Amino acid sequence: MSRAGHCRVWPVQDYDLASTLSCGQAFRWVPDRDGWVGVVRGRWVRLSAGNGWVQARTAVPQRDWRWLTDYLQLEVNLAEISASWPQDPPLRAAWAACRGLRLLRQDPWECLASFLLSACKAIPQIQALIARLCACYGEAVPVPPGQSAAWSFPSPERLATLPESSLRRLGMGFRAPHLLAAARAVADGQLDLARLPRLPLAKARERLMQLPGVGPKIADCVLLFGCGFQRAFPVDVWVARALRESYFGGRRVPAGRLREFADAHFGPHAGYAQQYLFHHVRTMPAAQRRLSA
DNA sequence: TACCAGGAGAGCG
DNA sequence: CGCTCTCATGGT
Repeated sequence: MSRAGHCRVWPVQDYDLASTLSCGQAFRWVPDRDGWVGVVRGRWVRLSAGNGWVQARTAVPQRDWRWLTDYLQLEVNLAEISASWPQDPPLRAAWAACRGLRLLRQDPWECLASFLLSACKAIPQIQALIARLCACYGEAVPVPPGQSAAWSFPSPERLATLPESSLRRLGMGFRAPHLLAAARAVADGQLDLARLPRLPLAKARERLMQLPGVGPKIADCVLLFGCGFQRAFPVDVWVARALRESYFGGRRVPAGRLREFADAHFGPHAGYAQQYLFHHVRTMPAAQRRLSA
């Protein structure tokens, strides 16, 4: 396989592509026969995987594949991450059940916009809403012959020009003004997302939470999935449920306290642990979870 | 019909 | 601080 072209294969151990693309950290991947089709940083790409390899096909020849290898985090060593975790039964059970699940490194703006829209919605609805947003306000990207049309994620500059009513028409409800305010802040240069990864975690979180509609949970999603803060720990209803069930005897605990517990308990890669707990609790019935733990 | 969905924010005791 | 209510919409 030539290094420059439409196609590329990478050898990689313990990479569960299906879990990684469908576990709720990214919302634009669509199953396609034995693979997945999506748009990453404005490029159409089809991914497939087998035992020990991941393959990509693009619409346009690629000279430099770093936009994709960085997105897929191919160089990350999962064993080192799990070795940094505590050896408690609930986490080991999630680790065993979700073998090969990876965190992606996504575009921060797409991440911020997507999770603003995720508030209080089911994942399939989030996917559908984001698909409508891209089809209406993204730019058409080249696709291979015979493939259905695809769009880039709309830029903050583009969304900032829209009236709120245009966004509400897509079914965003109360999230529409939040997305609009975020688009304007980024387009204005008032919020520099590219700078966030160089700030201390607490500062970066504080900065994001100045936006209307961005609280601790959405801020942590952007920091973990888009800025590379491995310690960020988004607490949503599912993770809260999993933590209460496994570490607090089923008692109800405020989200802030759960995040503090997680930070102290799971350590420098707490965010990775969060995704395993999230995926596990969402894909496995409670009785079966307790059995394997 | 009632309830829930990868929340946030205001109001209240 | 911790609880409750509201925000808008679509799905079981």
